[in-house]
Amino acid sequence: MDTDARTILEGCRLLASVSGDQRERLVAMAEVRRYERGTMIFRQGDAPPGVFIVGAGLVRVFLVSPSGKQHVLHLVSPGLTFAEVAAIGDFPCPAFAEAASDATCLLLPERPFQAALREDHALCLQLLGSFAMWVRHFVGLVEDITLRDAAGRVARFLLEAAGPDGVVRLPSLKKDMASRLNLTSETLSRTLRRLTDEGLIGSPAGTGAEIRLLDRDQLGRVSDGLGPNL
Amino acid sequence: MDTDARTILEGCRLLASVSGDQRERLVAMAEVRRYERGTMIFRQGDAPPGVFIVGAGLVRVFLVSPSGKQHVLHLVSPGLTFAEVAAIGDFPCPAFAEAASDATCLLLPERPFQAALREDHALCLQLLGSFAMWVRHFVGLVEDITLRDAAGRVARFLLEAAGPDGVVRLPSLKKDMASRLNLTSETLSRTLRRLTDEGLIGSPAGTGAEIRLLDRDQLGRVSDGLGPNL
DNA sequence: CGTGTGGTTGATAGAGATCAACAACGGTGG
DNA sequence: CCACCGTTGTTGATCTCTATCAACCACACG
Repeated sequence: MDTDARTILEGCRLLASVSGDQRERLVAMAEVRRYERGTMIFRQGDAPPGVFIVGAGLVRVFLVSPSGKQHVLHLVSPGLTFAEVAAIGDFPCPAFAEAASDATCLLLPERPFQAALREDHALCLQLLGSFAMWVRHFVGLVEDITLRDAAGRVARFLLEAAGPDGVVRLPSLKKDMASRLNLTSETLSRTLRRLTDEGLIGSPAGTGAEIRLLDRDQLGRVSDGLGPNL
Repeated sequence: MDTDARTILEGCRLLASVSGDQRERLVAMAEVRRYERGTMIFRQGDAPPGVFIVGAGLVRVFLVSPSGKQHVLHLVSPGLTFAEVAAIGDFPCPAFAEAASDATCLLLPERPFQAALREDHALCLQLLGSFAMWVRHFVGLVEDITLRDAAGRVARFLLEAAGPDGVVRLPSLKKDMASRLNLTSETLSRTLRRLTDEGLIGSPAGTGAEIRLLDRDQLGRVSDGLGPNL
């Protein structure tokens, strides 16, 4: 049963190394929350609610410009967390979060979580490591957006997202993938088509949501802006 | 004397709350380093050297694309730190760092620093807070680059960088400011000119490196993409 | 079946990059 | 004092990538 607080907590990498007593403490403070697809979980500027852990489903974390344009920062899948940053820094949510599909989350409310943090050194260290990963993730994001053109971004994304079998299974809609790469869905579509025509990628027959990498070397060159098609 | 390890350490906000004994420990492990303007401090991909604290001068942290283009992530001024992320996450440096002017830095080498971290809960908490700020900073950066046009980015930057007197003193060259905003120096120049022509900003006579904000409301509107000139 | 959502393709337009010339300095050395 | 140079910043002309607008297809679902 994936809706049990303990089960969700145990599936969370961020808190994997939290020990017996301390874990019970987290279980005790946790609240299970369910969201229907499309429900807004929190808005930019909201008071920090605490740490969310996704148990099932998919959560879209995104920014919105004054003119209404969205930019997806992250698609959070089960076992991962969101809103930790605001919870720990104790400042307003820097982004929006909504359920991209029906989702079950665990919320560790801010106050008791911070109390636990103050007393649990292991938890603190663990979080520190995860924050370092976050910062690295963002550096990668900035690097992508500022230094690469559309083809480069798509190529890099595919190389990173591919399993060892060389197949990328999209976690969500192409629309979201495009937004994450700071492209419109139209240019993403065109770019994938060009990569397909060049023979660098292919779609296993019938599967719309899968992409097979056919030439990683070439893709690597494209991601470095050295490809044949720029 | 700003080259003394203790003095630099005391001027560092990140470590402000570190107490007597623990501070001595940091002082003991610290190495003072001097860099001439233009010297590379570390490169992307290098093993994590540890935590750097700027004592004097200015350090440019930047990314480089395969084609040689640079993007400035951060200009680090005295009292601030860099490379903490790699040091704590224990992964290769995600960016380059070079001395933008002659600079004196303090290095807390990775190993002893991590040891201190494992034993000092207060230090850990402090770092956690500062990491949260880092992540927020990056969210802001992504927000800027993806959701705003050139004028919007410049306007927001000016509003954030201005002192209470409404004057922005550029810490470095316009070139760096442009790169930080993901613009070429040419478009930055043009954008500033347009803002000047509209009467939103002005340069106090004779001062090339200062910008005075004349109409914050209007600048705010421009930063939200609602300005008169888009 | 209509209707809606997601995705593809085509035509056009616009923001900003790029290329190029030049002005304003500040040093350096004769 | 002035000629020379390197750096920084400004301005102009052009080009290119990507967004935008619009039509259309495929598929799912009531």
